[in-house]
Amino acid sequence: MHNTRHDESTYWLLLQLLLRSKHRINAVSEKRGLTGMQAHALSLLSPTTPQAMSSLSTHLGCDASNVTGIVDRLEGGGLAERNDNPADRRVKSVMLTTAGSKLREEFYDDLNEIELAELAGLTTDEQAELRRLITKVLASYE
Amino acid sequence: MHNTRHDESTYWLLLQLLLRSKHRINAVSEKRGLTGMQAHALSLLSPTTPQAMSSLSTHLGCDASNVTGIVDRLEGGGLAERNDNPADRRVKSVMLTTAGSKLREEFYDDLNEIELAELAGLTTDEQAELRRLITKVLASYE
DNA sequence: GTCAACTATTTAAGAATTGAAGTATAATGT
DNA sequence: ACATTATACTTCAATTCTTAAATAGTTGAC
Repeated sequence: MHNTRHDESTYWLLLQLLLRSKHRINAVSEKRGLTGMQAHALSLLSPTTPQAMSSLSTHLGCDASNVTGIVDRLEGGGLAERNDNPADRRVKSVMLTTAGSKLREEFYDDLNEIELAELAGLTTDEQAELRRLITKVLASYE
Repeated sequence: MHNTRHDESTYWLLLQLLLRSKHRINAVSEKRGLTGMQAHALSLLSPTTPQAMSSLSTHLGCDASNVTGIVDRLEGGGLAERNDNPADRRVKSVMLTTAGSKLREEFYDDLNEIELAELAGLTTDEQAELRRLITKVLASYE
């Protein structure tokens, strides 16, 4: 079998896009002193709404034991902090620090810059249509 | 800053889609006994056209020293093989074995199954439009 | 022939990943 | 009330991915 059979598949195209984007995202993360996973975790955390480790684990799509180390490193860098949850003392509530919140903004700004460059080939209408289609796909996930 | 500022960004939506896809792809890889990176390498290799380690490194977007280990493990699993390149004895030529080629087909079949399930929310026309837009974005990369 | 550039590998260190085991806490059933 | 079960998180061990730096072998240009 050759790739030609897959070249016209929607999923195959998405895969290509994913693989290429991965490098760009990792580059942006690295620029800010984060690994890709740390950046992903950072993007999921809030400076105001505490989040349980288990919730983070679900959204990151990895094992709970994994999150321990990731949050350890964010906390080590002063970007996040763990607090006890008085309502359930098994739970650790994670939140962004001021520094973490600031870094998250910068990270988003970097991504926006990339967006401008990489989606420049699409017209405004095409970008709107792309957003509509992606939103529809995302909605059907669950 | 809250996510609301980003929620309407095309790049942000794309990022969400890609992050979710990552888990599915990893799940498919794992089902076939591969890591994500091994599956990626497998998808880049050919059963007929030999490829230099350095070429693989470029397409995988990682360090050359990294590829050594990845190909080691593929070779250990009987999926790929290294051969000397008579034209340039510095170069190792990597190719898929029969088993590797077979596994690659199965991997693609799995991805196709996922596509059917996850893009089911879109009409045929919408899928065609999505393919067109992604192709256009990919083309503008370079 | 010498020197610089290239190809692949090795090594060392950090990070991500999973599974299994362990601790503390909460919820449930009787 | 108490024992059992389930949940939330951590720790540990093993594997993989990652980069940087050092190495060995090969090539090509001068």
